[in-house]
Amino acid sequence: MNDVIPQRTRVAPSPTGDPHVGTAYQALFDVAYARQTGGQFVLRIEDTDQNRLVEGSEQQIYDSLAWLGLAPDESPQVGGDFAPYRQSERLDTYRPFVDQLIADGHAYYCWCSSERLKELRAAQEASKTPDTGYDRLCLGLTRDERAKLPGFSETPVVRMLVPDDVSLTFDDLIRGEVNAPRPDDQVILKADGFPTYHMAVVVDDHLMGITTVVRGEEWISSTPKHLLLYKWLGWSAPAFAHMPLLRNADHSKISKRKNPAARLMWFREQGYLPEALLNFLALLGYPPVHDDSEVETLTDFTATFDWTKVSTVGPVFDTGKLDWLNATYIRNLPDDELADRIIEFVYECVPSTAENHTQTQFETVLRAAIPIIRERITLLKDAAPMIDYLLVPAADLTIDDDARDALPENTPEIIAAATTALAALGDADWRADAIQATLRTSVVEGLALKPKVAFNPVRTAIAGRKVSPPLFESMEILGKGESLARLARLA
RNA sequence: GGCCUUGUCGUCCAACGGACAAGACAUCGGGUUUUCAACCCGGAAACCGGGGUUCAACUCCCCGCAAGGCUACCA
Repeated sequence: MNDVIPQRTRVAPSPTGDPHVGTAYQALFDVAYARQTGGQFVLRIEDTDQNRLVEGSEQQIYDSLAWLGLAPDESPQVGGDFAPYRQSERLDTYRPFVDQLIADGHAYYCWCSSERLKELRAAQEASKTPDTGYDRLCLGLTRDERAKLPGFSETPVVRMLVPDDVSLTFDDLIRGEVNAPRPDDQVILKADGFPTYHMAVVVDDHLMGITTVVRGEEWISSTPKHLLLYKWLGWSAPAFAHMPLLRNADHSKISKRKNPAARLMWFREQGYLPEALLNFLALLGYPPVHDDSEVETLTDFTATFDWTKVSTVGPVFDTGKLDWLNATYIRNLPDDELADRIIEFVYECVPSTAENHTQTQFETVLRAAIPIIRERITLLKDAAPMIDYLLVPAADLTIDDDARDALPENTPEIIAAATTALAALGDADWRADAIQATLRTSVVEGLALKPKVAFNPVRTAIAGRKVSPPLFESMEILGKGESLARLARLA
Protein backbone atom coordinates (compact mmCIF):
# COMPACT_ATOMS: atom_id res chain seq x y z
CA MET A 1 0.00 0.00 0.00
CA ASN A 2 3.04 2.26 -0.02
CA ASP A 3 3.46 2.46 -3.75
CA VAL A 4 -0.11 3.30 -4.62
CA ILE A 5 -0.44 5.36 -7.77
CA PRO A 6 -3.17 8.03 -7.56
CA GLN A 7 -5.83 7.10 -10.06
CA ARG A 8 -7.92 9.45 -12.13
CA THR A 9 -11.30 7.94 -12.88
CA ARG A 10 -14.21 9.44 -14.71
CA VAL A 11 -17.86 9.02 -15.46
CA ALA A 12 -19.04 10.27 -18.83
CA PRO A 13 -22.82 10.41 -19.13
CA SER A 14 -24.77 11.87 -22.01
CA PRO A 15 -27.26 14.62 -21.23
CA THR A 16 -30.00 12.84 -23.14
CA GLY A 17 -32.71 12.66 -20.51
CA ASP A 18 -33.09 11.94 -16.84
CA PRO A 19 -29.82 10.77 -15.34
CA HIS A 20 -29.52 7.00 -15.32
CA VAL A 21 -29.00 4.92 -12.21
CA GLY A 22 -26.15 3.19 -14.00
CA THR A 23 -24.27 6.49 -13.97
CA ALA A 24 -24.46 6.58 -10.19
CA TYR A 25 -23.46 2.94 -9.99
CA GLN A 26 -20.30 3.56 -12.00
CA ALA A 27 -19.63 6.82 -10.22
CA LEU A 28 -19.64 4.99 -6.89
CA PHE A 29 -16.92 2.63 -8.03
CA ASP A 30 -15.03 5.50 -9.65
CA VAL A 31 -15.10 7.47 -6.43
CA ALA A 32 -14.10 4.50 -4.30
CA TYR A 33 -11.07 3.75 -6.43
CA ALA A 34 -10.04 7.37 -6.90
CA ARG A 35 -10.26 8.11 -3.18
CA GLN A 36 -8.57 4.90 -2.17
CA THR A 37 -5.57 5.79 -4.30
CA GLY A 38 -5.61 9.47 -3.52
CA GLY A 39 -6.62 10.41 -7.06
CA GLN A 40 -9.45 12.36 -8.66
CA PHE A 41 -12.91 11.61 -9.91
CA VAL A 42 -13.81 13.49 -13.09
CA LEU A 43 -17.18 14.13 -14.70
CA ARG A 44 -17.20 14.67 -18.44
CA ILE A 45 -20.31 15.44 -20.43
CA GLU A 46 -20.58 13.40 -23.61
CA ASP A 47 -22.81 15.47 -25.83
CA THR A 48 -21.53 14.45 -29.25
CA ASP A 49 -24.96 13.35 -30.37
CA GLN A 50 -26.61 16.69 -30.95
CA ASN A 51 -29.89 15.08 -31.90
CA ARG A 52 -30.53 13.45 -28.57
CA LEU A 53 -29.71 16.31 -26.22
CA VAL A 54 -32.37 17.08 -23.64
CA GLU A 55 -32.37 20.46 -22.02
CA GLY A 56 -31.89 20.44 -18.30
CA SER A 57 -30.55 16.94 -18.03
CA GLU A 58 -26.97 18.10 -17.66
CA GLN A 59 -27.98 20.06 -14.58
CA GLN A 60 -29.81 17.01 -13.27
CA ILE A 61 -26.61 15.01 -13.59
CA TYR A 62 -24.81 17.50 -11.36
CA ASP A 63 -27.69 17.62 -8.90
CA SER A 64 -28.19 13.91 -8.57
CA LEU A 65 -24.50 13.12 -8.14
CA ALA A 66 -24.22 15.85 -5.52
CA TRP A 67 -27.32 14.52 -3.78
CA LEU A 68 -25.69 11.12 -3.58
CA GLY A 69 -22.48 12.52 -2.20
CA LEU A 70 -20.56 11.59 -5.33
CA ALA A 71 -19.72 15.10 -6.48
CA PRO A 72 -16.81 15.08 -8.96
CA ASP A 73 -13.49 16.78 -8.34
CA GLU A 74 -13.54 18.14 -11.88
CA SER A 75 -16.50 18.79 -14.16
CA PRO A 76 -17.98 21.38 -16.50
CA GLN A 77 -19.64 22.85 -13.43
CA VAL A 78 -16.66 23.12 -11.09
CA GLY A 79 -13.96 23.30 -13.75
CA GLY A 80 -10.48 21.84 -13.48
CA ASP A 81 -7.08 21.78 -15.14
CA PHE A 82 -8.33 19.89 -18.17
CA ALA A 83 -11.29 22.04 -19.15
CA PRO A 84 -13.44 22.12 -21.09
CA TYR A 85 -15.16 19.01 -19.80
CA ARG A 86 -18.00 19.14 -22.28
CA GLN A 87 -17.27 17.39 -25.57
CA SER A 88 -19.24 19.82 -27.69
CA GLU A 89 -16.71 22.46 -26.62
CA ARG A 90 -13.77 20.33 -27.68
CA LEU A 91 -14.43 19.97 -31.40
CA ASP A 92 -11.19 21.76 -32.27
CA THR A 93 -9.35 19.33 -30.06
CA TYR A 94 -10.41 16.22 -31.94
CA ARG A 95 -9.92 17.38 -35.50
CA PRO A 96 -6.10 17.37 -35.62
CA PHE A 97 -6.00 13.82 -34.36
CA VAL A 98 -8.45 12.72 -37.02
CA ASP A 99 -6.30 14.41 -39.66
CA GLN A 100 -3.24 12.70 -38.27
CA LEU A 101 -4.90 9.30 -38.54
CA ILE A 102 -5.87 10.02 -42.14
CA ALA A 103 -2.36 11.19 -42.96
CA ASP A 104 -0.90 8.05 -41.40
CA GLY A 105 -3.21 5.84 -43.44
CA HIS A 106 -5.14 4.60 -40.40
CA ALA A 107 -8.36 6.32 -41.39
CA TYR A 108 -10.12 7.27 -44.59
CA TYR A 109 -12.96 9.36 -45.92
CA CYS A 110 -16.24 7.69 -46.72
CA TRP A 111 -18.92 9.31 -48.87
CA CYS A 112 -21.46 6.52 -48.67
CA SER A 113 -24.96 7.76 -48.07
CA SER A 114 -26.95 6.45 -45.16
CA GLU A 115 -29.31 4.85 -47.68
CA ARG A 116 -26.49 2.87 -49.22
CA LEU A 117 -25.31 1.72 -45.81
CA LYS A 118 -28.80 0.69 -44.90
CA GLU A 119 -29.11 -1.36 -48.07
CA LEU A 120 -25.71 -2.90 -47.50
CA ARG A 121 -26.72 -4.01 -44.03
CA ALA A 122 -30.02 -5.40 -45.28
CA ALA A 123 -28.25 -7.38 -47.97
CA GLN A 124 -25.75 -8.77 -45.49
CA GLU A 125 -28.53 -9.87 -43.17
CA ALA A 126 -30.49 -11.47 -45.99
CA SER A 127 -27.49 -13.43 -47.24
CA LYS A 128 -26.73 -14.58 -43.69
CA THR A 129 -23.09 -13.86 -44.32
CA PRO A 130 -21.06 -14.09 -41.15
CA ASP A 131 -19.13 -10.92 -41.89
CA THR A 132 -21.04 -7.72 -41.45
CA GLY A 133 -19.80 -4.20 -41.54
CA TYR A 134 -18.72 -1.64 -44.03
CA ASP A 135 -17.52 -2.97 -47.40
CA ARG A 136 -14.79 -0.34 -47.87
CA LEU A 137 -16.20 0.93 -51.13
CA CYS A 138 -14.67 4.35 -50.51
CA LEU A 139 -11.26 3.12 -49.42
CA GLY A 140 -8.54 4.53 -51.67
CA LEU A 141 -10.87 6.66 -53.72
CA THR A 142 -10.81 10.42 -54.14
CA ARG A 143 -13.97 12.45 -53.79
CA ASP A 144 -14.39 12.69 -57.57
CA GLU A 145 -13.78 9.00 -58.16
CA ARG A 146 -16.34 8.11 -55.51
CA ALA A 147 -18.88 10.61 -56.82
CA LYS A 148 -19.27 8.55 -59.97
CA LEU A 149 -20.48 5.53 -57.99
CA PRO A 150 -23.99 5.12 -56.60
CA GLY A 151 -25.03 5.99 -53.06
CA PHE A 152 -22.85 9.08 -52.90
CA SER A 153 -23.22 11.74 -50.24
CA GLU A 154 -21.51 15.12 -50.50
CA THR A 155 -20.51 15.30 -46.83
CA PRO A 156 -18.10 12.52 -45.94
CA VAL A 157 -17.41 10.81 -42.66
CA VAL A 158 -14.05 9.44 -41.56
CA ARG A 159 -13.63 5.75 -40.84
CA MET A 160 -10.97 3.72 -39.08
CA LEU A 161 -9.09 1.29 -41.31
CA VAL A 162 -9.11 -1.71 -39.04
CA PRO A 163 -6.14 -3.98 -39.90
CA ASP A 164 -6.52 -7.74 -40.14
CA ASP A 165 -4.15 -8.29 -37.26
CA VAL A 166 -6.05 -6.07 -34.83
CA SER A 167 -5.64 -7.27 -31.28
CA LEU A 168 -8.86 -8.68 -29.87
CA THR A 169 -7.67 -9.34 -26.35
CA PHE A 170 -7.20 -7.00 -23.46
CA ASP A 171 -6.82 -7.03 -19.70
CA ASP A 172 -9.71 -6.02 -17.54
CA LEU A 173 -9.40 -5.15 -13.85
CA ILE A 174 -12.51 -7.15 -13.05
CA ARG A 175 -12.48 -9.94 -15.59
CA GLY A 176 -8.82 -10.55 -16.29
CA GLU A 177 -8.07 -11.38 -19.91
CA VAL A 178 -11.09 -10.66 -22.10
CA ASN A 179 -11.77 -11.50 -25.72
CA ALA A 180 -13.75 -9.09 -27.84
CA PRO A 181 -15.26 -9.14 -31.32
CA ARG A 182 -13.39 -7.97 -34.37
CA PRO A 183 -14.34 -4.33 -35.01
CA ASP A 184 -15.91 -2.88 -38.11
CA ASP A 185 -14.42 0.10 -39.95
CA GLN A 186 -15.97 2.33 -37.34
CA VAL A 187 -16.88 5.93 -38.13
CA ILE A 188 -14.83 8.27 -35.95
CA LEU A 189 -15.84 11.62 -37.40
CA LYS A 190 -19.45 12.23 -38.36
CA ALA A 191 -20.70 14.27 -41.29
CA ASP A 192 -21.69 17.08 -38.94
CA GLY A 193 -18.09 17.44 -37.81
CA PHE A 194 -18.66 15.86 -34.41
CA PRO A 195 -16.53 12.90 -33.43
CA THR A 196 -18.28 9.68 -32.50
CA TYR A 197 -18.03 8.35 -28.97
CA HIS A 198 -15.13 6.11 -29.92
CA MET A 199 -12.88 8.94 -31.11
CA ALA A 200 -13.88 11.40 -28.44
CA VAL A 201 -13.55 9.01 -25.55
CA VAL A 202 -10.01 8.05 -26.49
CA VAL A 203 -8.81 11.58 -27.10
CA ASP A 204 -10.46 12.94 -23.97
CA ASP A 205 -9.42 10.16 -21.65
CA HIS A 206 -5.85 10.58 -22.80
CA LEU A 207 -5.78 14.36 -22.69
CA MET A 208 -7.51 14.43 -19.32
CA GLY A 209 -5.02 12.00 -17.86
CA ILE A 210 -7.60 9.34 -17.05
CA THR A 211 -5.81 6.27 -15.78
CA THR A 212 -8.72 3.95 -15.13
CA VAL A 213 -11.82 3.73 -17.28
CA VAL A 214 -14.86 2.35 -15.49
CA ARG A 215 -17.77 1.66 -17.79
CA GLY A 216 -20.55 -0.83 -18.45
CA GLU A 217 -20.02 -4.30 -19.83
CA GLU A 218 -21.75 -3.22 -23.04
CA TRP A 219 -18.49 -1.53 -24.02
CA ILE A 220 -16.40 -4.67 -24.05
CA SER A 221 -17.15 -5.18 -27.72
CA SER A 222 -15.82 -1.78 -28.73
CA THR A 223 -12.68 -1.82 -26.63
CA PRO A 224 -10.51 -3.16 -29.47
CA LYS A 225 -11.39 -0.04 -31.49
CA HIS A 226 -10.31 2.16 -28.64
CA LEU A 227 -7.10 0.23 -28.14
CA LEU A 228 -6.34 0.62 -31.82
CA LEU A 229 -6.76 4.38 -31.58
CA TYR A 230 -4.46 4.57 -28.57
CA LYS A 231 -1.87 2.59 -30.47
CA TRP A 232 -2.11 4.70 -33.64
CA LEU A 233 -1.92 7.92 -31.70
CA GLY A 234 1.10 6.66 -29.80
CA TRP A 235 -0.55 6.82 -26.41
CA SER A 236 -0.59 4.30 -23.63
CA ALA A 237 -4.08 3.03 -22.87
CA PRO A 238 -5.72 3.35 -19.46
CA ALA A 239 -6.76 0.37 -17.39
CA PHE A 240 -10.30 -0.83 -18.03
CA ALA A 241 -12.91 -2.03 -15.59
CA HIS A 242 -16.07 -3.25 -17.29
CA MET A 243 -18.84 -3.27 -14.72
CA PRO A 244 -21.67 -5.79 -14.87
CA LEU A 245 -24.88 -4.40 -16.31
CA LEU A 246 -27.79 -3.65 -13.98
CA ARG A 247 -30.86 -5.64 -15.06
CA ASN A 248 -34.61 -5.39 -15.08
CA ALA A 249 -36.59 -8.16 -13.38
CA ASP A 250 -36.72 -9.96 -16.75
CA HIS A 251 -32.91 -9.79 -16.87
CA SER A 252 -32.72 -7.37 -19.76
CA LYS A 253 -30.47 -4.32 -19.48
CA ILE A 254 -32.08 -1.94 -16.99
CA SER A 255 -34.32 0.55 -18.73
CA LYS A 256 -36.53 3.45 -17.76
CA ARG A 257 -39.35 1.81 -19.64
CA LYS A 258 -39.36 -1.37 -17.58
CA ASN A 259 -38.01 -0.13 -14.28
CA PRO A 260 -38.81 3.24 -12.70
CA ALA A 261 -35.67 2.87 -10.61
CA ALA A 262 -33.59 3.28 -13.77
CA ARG A 263 -34.20 7.03 -13.31
CA LEU A 264 -31.85 8.37 -10.70
CA MET A 265 -34.28 11.14 -9.76
CA TRP A 266 -36.91 8.54 -8.93
CA PHE A 267 -35.18 7.69 -5.68
CA ARG A 268 -35.30 11.25 -4.48
CA GLU A 269 -38.93 11.59 -5.52
CA GLN A 270 -39.85 8.47 -3.57
CA GLY A 271 -38.08 9.60 -0.45
CA TYR A 272 -35.08 7.33 -0.41
CA LEU A 273 -32.13 8.55 1.60
CA PRO A 274 -29.00 9.04 -0.53
CA GLU A 275 -26.87 7.13 1.95
CA ALA A 276 -29.25 4.18 1.73
CA LEU A 277 -29.14 4.18 -2.05
CA LEU A 278 -25.36 4.40 -2.01
CA ASN A 279 -25.21 1.50 0.44
CA PHE A 280 -27.52 -0.50 -1.80
CA LEU A 281 -25.50 0.21 -4.94
CA ALA A 282 -22.36 -0.89 -3.13
CA LEU A 283 -24.05 -4.24 -2.51
CA LEU A 284 -24.82 -4.84 -6.17
CA GLY A 285 -22.20 -6.94 -7.87
CA TYR A 286 -20.02 -6.60 -4.81
CA PRO A 287 -19.92 -8.49 -1.50
CA PRO A 288 -20.74 -6.75 1.80
CA VAL A 289 -17.80 -5.07 3.50
CA HIS A 290 -18.61 -6.49 6.94
CA ASP A 291 -19.33 -10.10 7.83
CA ASP A 292 -22.08 -9.36 10.30
CA SER A 293 -24.00 -6.55 8.61
CA GLU A 294 -24.79 -5.24 5.19
CA VAL A 295 -25.17 -1.71 6.47
CA GLU A 296 -21.98 0.05 5.48
CA THR A 297 -20.69 3.51 4.72
CA LEU A 298 -18.96 4.87 1.65
CA THR A 299 -15.86 5.16 3.81
CA ASP A 300 -16.00 1.44 4.65
CA PHE A 301 -16.50 0.61 1.01
CA THR A 302 -13.67 2.83 -0.17
CA ALA A 303 -11.20 1.58 2.41
CA THR A 304 -11.59 -2.06 1.43
CA PHE A 305 -12.35 -1.62 -2.25
CA ASP A 306 -10.85 -4.19 -4.59
CA TRP A 307 -11.64 -4.65 -8.29
CA THR A 308 -11.23 -8.40 -8.11
CA LYS A 309 -14.23 -8.59 -5.81
CA VAL A 310 -16.56 -7.06 -8.39
CA SER A 311 -18.90 -9.65 -9.83
CA THR A 312 -19.10 -10.38 -13.55
CA VAL A 313 -22.77 -11.24 -13.34
CA GLY A 314 -25.31 -8.49 -14.00
CA PRO A 315 -27.44 -8.07 -10.88
CA VAL A 316 -31.20 -7.65 -11.06
CA PHE A 317 -32.08 -4.25 -9.69
CA ASP A 318 -34.69 -5.25 -7.13
CA THR A 319 -35.54 -2.54 -4.62
CA GLY A 320 -36.59 -4.92 -1.85
CA LYS A 321 -33.38 -4.72 0.10
CA LEU A 322 -33.12 -1.02 -0.64
CA ASP A 323 -36.44 -0.47 1.13
CA TRP A 324 -35.16 -2.31 4.15
CA LEU A 325 -31.93 -0.32 4.11
CA ASN A 326 -33.84 2.92 3.81
CA ALA A 327 -36.04 2.07 6.79
CA THR A 328 -32.94 1.12 8.72
CA TYR A 329 -31.22 4.41 7.96
CA ILE A 330 -34.37 6.32 8.87
CA ARG A 331 -34.53 4.56 12.21
CA ASN A 332 -30.95 5.49 12.94
CA LEU A 333 -31.32 9.19 12.20
CA PRO A 334 -31.53 11.60 15.16
CA ASP A 335 -35.03 13.05 15.69
CA ASP A 336 -34.19 16.53 14.47
CA GLU A 337 -32.40 15.38 11.40
CA LEU A 338 -35.14 12.97 10.40
CA ALA A 339 -37.66 15.78 10.78
CA ASP A 340 -35.48 18.10 8.70
CA ARG A 341 -35.19 15.51 5.95
CA ILE A 342 -38.92 14.88 5.86
CA ILE A 343 -39.68 18.60 5.79
CA GLU A 344 -37.20 19.22 3.01
CA PHE A 345 -38.59 16.26 1.09
CA VAL A 346 -42.18 17.36 1.46
CA TYR A 347 -41.58 20.93 0.35
CA GLU A 348 -39.50 19.78 -2.59
CA CYS A 349 -41.38 16.74 -3.80
CA VAL A 350 -44.91 16.96 -2.40
CA PRO A 351 -45.79 20.64 -2.42
CA SER A 352 -49.48 19.91 -1.90
CA THR A 353 -48.75 18.89 1.67
CA ALA A 354 -47.45 22.34 2.41
CA GLU A 355 -50.48 23.94 0.79
CA ASN A 356 -52.92 22.00 2.92
CA HIS A 357 -51.48 23.02 6.23
CA THR A 358 -49.67 26.02 7.52
CA GLN A 359 -45.97 25.49 7.51
CA THR A 360 -45.55 25.92 11.22
CA GLN A 361 -48.40 23.63 12.14
CA PHE A 362 -47.09 20.90 9.88
CA GLU A 363 -43.56 21.21 11.17
CA THR A 364 -44.57 21.39 14.80
CA VAL A 365 -46.77 18.33 14.62
CA LEU A 366 -44.24 16.42 12.55
CA ARG A 367 -41.44 17.08 15.01
CA ALA A 368 -43.65 15.97 17.88
CA ALA A 369 -44.66 12.84 16.01
CA ILE A 370 -41.22 11.73 14.87
CA PRO A 371 -40.80 9.23 17.74
CA ILE A 372 -44.06 7.49 16.92
CA ILE A 373 -43.63 7.33 13.15
CA ARG A 374 -39.91 6.76 12.68
CA GLU A 375 -40.04 2.98 12.88
CA ARG A 376 -43.19 2.85 10.82
CA ILE A 377 -41.97 4.56 7.66
CA THR A 378 -39.91 3.07 4.89
CA LEU A 379 -39.70 6.13 2.67
CA LEU A 380 -39.77 9.81 3.49
CA LYS A 381 -42.98 10.07 1.50
CA ASP A 382 -44.72 7.79 4.00
CA ALA A 383 -44.46 10.36 6.78
CA ALA A 384 -46.97 13.04 5.86
CA PRO A 385 -49.87 10.65 5.13
CA MET A 386 -49.19 8.88 8.39
CA ILE A 387 -49.73 11.98 10.50
CA ASP A 388 -52.60 13.49 8.53
CA TYR A 389 -55.08 12.73 11.35
CA LEU A 390 -53.01 14.90 13.67
CA LEU A 391 -53.34 17.90 11.38
CA VAL A 392 -57.11 18.35 11.08
CA PRO A 393 -59.63 19.65 13.59
CA ALA A 394 -61.98 17.07 15.15
CA ALA A 395 -64.89 18.06 12.95
CA ASP A 396 -62.91 17.45 9.77
CA LEU A 397 -61.53 14.07 10.73
CA THR A 398 -62.87 11.38 8.45
CA ILE A 399 -63.61 8.05 10.02
CA ASP A 400 -62.86 5.14 7.73
CA ASP A 401 -65.74 2.81 6.97
CA ASP A 402 -63.81 -0.29 7.90
CA ALA A 403 -62.91 1.27 11.23
CA ARG A 404 -66.51 2.17 11.91
CA ASP A 405 -67.62 -1.34 10.96
CA ALA A 406 -65.15 -2.86 13.37
CA LEU A 407 -66.50 -0.91 16.34
CA PRO A 408 -67.72 -3.18 19.19
CA GLU A 409 -71.32 -3.12 20.48
CA ASN A 410 -70.41 -1.36 23.66
CA THR A 411 -68.61 1.50 22.00
CA PRO A 412 -70.79 4.20 23.60
CA GLU A 413 -70.06 2.71 26.99
CA ILE A 414 -66.33 2.65 26.37
CA ILE A 415 -66.26 6.18 25.00
CA ALA A 416 -68.27 7.45 27.94
CA ALA A 417 -65.97 5.84 30.48
CA ALA A 418 -62.91 7.10 28.70
CA THR A 419 -64.28 10.60 28.36
CA THR A 420 -65.21 10.88 32.00
CA ALA A 421 -61.85 9.63 33.20
CA LEU A 422 -59.82 11.74 30.80
CA ALA A 423 -61.80 14.88 31.51
CA ALA A 424 -60.69 14.59 35.10
CA LEU A 425 -57.04 14.55 34.06
CA GLY A 426 -55.31 17.88 34.66
CA ASP A 427 -53.78 19.74 31.73
CA ALA A 428 -50.35 19.32 33.25
CA ASP A 429 -50.86 15.55 33.39
CA TRP A 430 -51.86 15.27 29.76
CA ARG A 431 -48.99 13.03 28.85
CA ALA A 432 -48.96 9.68 27.09
CA ASP A 433 -48.08 7.66 30.17
CA ALA A 434 -50.75 9.30 32.32
CA ILE A 435 -53.33 8.99 29.55
CA GLN A 436 -52.57 5.32 29.23
CA ALA A 437 -52.79 4.74 32.98
CA THR A 438 -56.08 6.57 33.13
CA LEU A 439 -57.60 4.58 30.29
CA ARG A 440 -56.39 1.29 31.71
CA THR A 441 -58.02 2.02 35.01
CA SER A 442 -61.25 3.38 33.63
CA VAL A 443 -61.84 1.22 30.59
CA VAL A 444 -59.75 -1.95 30.77
CA GLU A 445 -60.23 -2.54 34.46
CA GLY A 446 -63.41 -0.52 34.96
CA LEU A 447 -65.30 -2.33 32.23
CA ALA A 448 -63.30 -5.55 32.50
CA LEU A 449 -62.29 -5.53 28.85
CA LYS A 450 -59.24 -6.79 27.05
CA PRO A 451 -56.96 -3.88 26.13
CA LYS A 452 -57.34 -4.76 22.50
CA VAL A 453 -61.11 -4.36 22.69
CA ALA A 454 -61.05 -1.41 25.04
CA PHE A 455 -58.73 0.74 22.94
CA ASN A 456 -60.29 -0.03 19.59
CA PRO A 457 -63.04 2.63 19.75
CA VAL A 458 -60.66 5.15 21.25
CA ARG A 459 -58.23 4.68 18.38
CA THR A 460 -60.98 5.01 15.83
CA ALA A 461 -62.22 8.18 17.49
CA ILE A 462 -58.75 9.69 17.68
CA ALA A 463 -57.25 8.62 14.35
CA GLY A 464 -60.32 7.74 12.30
CA ARG A 465 -58.77 4.45 11.27
CA LYS A 466 -58.09 0.96 12.49
CA VAL A 467 -54.35 1.23 12.18
CA SER A 468 -52.45 4.25 13.36
CA PRO A 469 -49.30 5.31 15.15
CA PRO A 470 -49.41 4.75 18.95
CA LEU A 471 -52.63 6.00 20.47
CA PHE A 472 -51.61 7.63 23.73
CA GLU A 473 -48.79 9.61 22.20
CA SER A 474 -51.17 10.76 19.51
CA MET A 475 -53.55 12.05 22.16
CA GLU A 476 -50.74 13.86 23.89
CA ILE A 477 -49.81 15.59 20.65
CA LEU A 478 -53.43 16.52 19.94
CA GLY A 479 -53.96 17.92 23.42
CA LYS A 480 -56.79 17.41 25.86
CA GLY A 481 -59.41 19.56 24.23
CA GLU A 482 -58.94 18.17 20.77
CA SER A 483 -58.81 14.58 22.04
CA LEU A 484 -62.06 14.94 23.98
CA ALA A 485 -63.71 16.56 20.99
CA ARG A 486 -62.81 13.52 18.92
CA LEU A 487 -64.15 11.12 21.53
CA ALA A 488 -67.38 13.10 21.59
CA ARG A 489 -67.95 12.30 17.94
CA LEU A 490 -68.28 8.60 18.73
CA ALA A 491 -70.33 9.07 21.89
C1' G B 1 -27.41 -14.80 -38.30
C1' G B 2 -22.27 -13.56 -36.38
C1' C B 3 -19.08 -12.26 -32.36
C1' C B 4 -18.53 -11.47 -27.13
C1' U B 5 -19.98 -12.00 -21.95
C1' U B 6 -22.44 -14.66 -18.11
C1' G B 7 -25.04 -19.03 -15.42
C1' U B 8 -25.31 -20.71 -6.59
C1' C B 9 -32.03 -19.97 -2.72
C1' G B 10 -37.60 -15.48 -5.48
C1' U B 11 -33.61 -11.27 -5.16
C1' C B 12 -28.50 -9.61 -3.50
C1' C B 13 -24.21 -12.18 -2.30
C1' A B 14 -20.31 -15.96 0.13
C1' A B 15 -17.79 -20.70 -0.61
C1' C B 16 -11.80 -19.42 -5.09
C1' G B 17 -10.49 -28.97 -5.24
C1' G B 18 -11.90 -31.58 0.50
C1' A B 19 -18.46 -28.39 5.29
C1' C B 20 -25.10 -31.10 6.32
C1' A B 21 -23.50 -25.10 0.22
C1' A B 22 -23.05 -19.54 4.68
C1' G B 23 -25.36 -14.69 5.37
C1' A B 24 -28.81 -10.64 4.02
C1' C B 25 -33.60 -8.96 1.92
C1' A B 26 -38.29 -10.83 0.74
C1' U B 27 -41.57 -14.84 2.30
C1' C B 28 -43.93 -18.30 5.98
C1' G B 29 -44.72 -19.65 11.35
C1' G B 30 -44.21 -18.26 16.58
C1' G B 31 -43.21 -14.65 20.62
C1' U B 32 -43.82 -9.55 22.40
C1' U B 33 -47.72 -5.86 22.08
C1' U B 34 -53.27 -0.76 22.56
C1' U B 35 -53.54 -1.42 16.23
C1' C B 36 -49.56 -1.30 12.80
C1' A B 37 -44.61 -1.31 12.89
C1' A B 38 -39.98 -2.18 15.31
C1' C B 39 -37.71 -6.11 18.02
C1' C B 40 -36.68 -11.55 19.32
C1' C B 41 -37.00 -16.90 17.91
C1' G B 42 -37.77 -20.55 14.18
C1' G B 43 -39.00 -22.75 9.08
C1' A B 44 -38.98 -23.36 3.87
C1' A B 45 -35.84 -22.02 -0.12
C1' A B 46 -30.12 -22.69 -4.65
C1' C B 47 -25.01 -25.20 -7.16
C1' C B 48 -28.70 -24.87 -15.64
C1' G B 49 -27.96 -30.05 -18.06
C1' G B 50 -24.54 -33.85 -19.81
C1' G B 51 -19.78 -35.60 -20.28
C1' G B 52 -14.87 -35.63 -18.64
C1' U B 53 -10.03 -34.44 -15.28
C1' U B 54 -9.15 -35.94 -10.08
C1' C B 55 -8.73 -40.06 -4.45
C1' A B 56 -12.14 -35.73 -4.29
C1' A B 57 -15.73 -31.11 -7.81
C1' C B 58 -20.33 -25.44 -6.96
C1' U B 59 -15.18 -24.74 -7.80
C1' C B 60 -10.85 -27.02 -13.56
C1' C B 61 -11.86 -28.67 -19.06
C1' C B 62 -15.36 -29.84 -23.16
C1' C B 63 -20.25 -30.03 -25.35
C1' G B 64 -25.03 -28.54 -24.96
C1' C B 65 -28.90 -25.25 -23.05
C1' A B 66 -30.39 -20.55 -21.24
C1' A B 67 -29.84 -15.33 -20.39
C1' G B 68 -27.63 -10.74 -21.63
C1' G B 69 -24.61 -7.37 -24.62
C1' C B 70 -22.68 -5.71 -29.24
C1' U B 71 -23.34 -6.01 -34.39
C1' A B 72 -25.34 2.89 -35.99
C1' C B 73 -22.81 9.04 -38.93
C1' C B 74 -26.42 6.40 -30.23
C1' A B 75 -23.80 6.51 -26.28
